[in-house]
Amino acid sequence: MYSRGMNMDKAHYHGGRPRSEQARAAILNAADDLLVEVGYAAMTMKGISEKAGVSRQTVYRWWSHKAEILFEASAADAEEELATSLTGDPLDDLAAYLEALVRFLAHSPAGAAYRALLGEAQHDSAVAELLSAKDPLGDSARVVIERALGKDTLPVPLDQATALLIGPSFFWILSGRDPVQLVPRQLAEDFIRDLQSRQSR
Amino acid sequence: MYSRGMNMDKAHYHGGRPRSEQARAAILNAADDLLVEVGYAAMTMKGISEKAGVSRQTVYRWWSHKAEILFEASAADAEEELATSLTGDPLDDLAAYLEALVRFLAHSPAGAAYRALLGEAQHDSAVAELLSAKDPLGDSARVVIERALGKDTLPVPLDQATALLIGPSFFWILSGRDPVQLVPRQLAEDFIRDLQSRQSR
DNA sequence: ACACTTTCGGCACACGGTGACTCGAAATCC
DNA sequence: GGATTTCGAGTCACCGTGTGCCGAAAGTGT
Repeated sequence: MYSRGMNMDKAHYHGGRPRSEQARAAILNAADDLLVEVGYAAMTMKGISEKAGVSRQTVYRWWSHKAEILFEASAADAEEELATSLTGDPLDDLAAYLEALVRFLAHSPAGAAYRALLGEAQHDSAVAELLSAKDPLGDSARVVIERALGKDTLPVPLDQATALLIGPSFFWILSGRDPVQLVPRQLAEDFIRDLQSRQSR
Repeated sequence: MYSRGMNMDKAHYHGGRPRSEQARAAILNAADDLLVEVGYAAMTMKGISEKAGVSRQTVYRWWSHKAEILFEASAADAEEELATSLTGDPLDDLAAYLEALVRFLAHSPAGAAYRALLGEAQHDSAVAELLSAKDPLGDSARVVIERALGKDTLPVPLDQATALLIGPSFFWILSGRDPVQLVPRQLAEDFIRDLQSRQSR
């Protein structure tokens, strides 16, 4: 996640003061905190550097946008919150995943970060590339579907299957509707049925 | 769409210079043009006023954010592009609607405006209220489902049905995937099957 | 021990957008 | 004609951005 024209090739690296892990962690934490305290819109590079007790230059040296910082800061949390335990029963697994997904998108700070980033991606190609390089939602859904149903028996490209599974909940929350009204188990049933019906054609 | 503390109550309105329709149209057009020319991020209130040949104060008098301007400027286009003709066959109708939806979201300037606004809504409550007050996607989908399937026979609240129909395509495009790979007719079939299967329970 | 390289914090700067203010002129109703 | 409201134009303080420069710190290799 080195945004500037960093050169970490061993061939050209000739020592120098090592990067301060303390400063790095402070910046990431400050970004995380600021997101929940003042929201994404009011978040600034200046504010992050001040909250982290770090020079603004130090921030710009490693990240060029606040989106990059937030992406790195929330990536680990996102991955963890969207990880699922496999019970063996596909329906249970998928329903559990959808529940975790809704919780993530609607209530988790990391989810708020993801929504903010995906929002920016709609009108900032740099952020769009960031997300397309590593999309926590798509990745987690892929894993769950593979493990729950087996990757070889899918009648549809895996990516399209993820859209079928995630789509409804995704739209529901992104469009600002009340997540309580979602029924993950019902949606998981629909998903399985769709795949089965597509298989027999 | 009077953002400032406008007072249009007849009881308090005592004449005055009428609002210039020319200035209003010029501002809305300028916003539309700027969106496709420089993108949402580079769009500014200053730029809009200059392009419209209008004082910046005149812009601020009627709209407080660029989101409000863009919302008003693209609302008509969005409604028109998402309107569908009814053929009588539910599957045809829904498939045609999904095709129009994908075209709107992925290729239309009004769709770009909508994505930008929905993005802003993820971290700006003012924009979120704007969209929840009148959501072109939700509204158009509601109409199509009602006309194609009849509003009384739905086994699911209408809002949730719209999420089932729209969701997959919505996620696909918002997450930056290639719209060509979407198969509207297939998705329409899935949707109808889901509703039928839910009904028989 | 020494030179070299890179990061660090702190300060300063130009640039551009924001949102509010003032002013005089124009347009409409009573 | 008086009251009211919008219009264009200009001005202003404020803030975030991104860059540049400085000296100090903390590592590398010889």
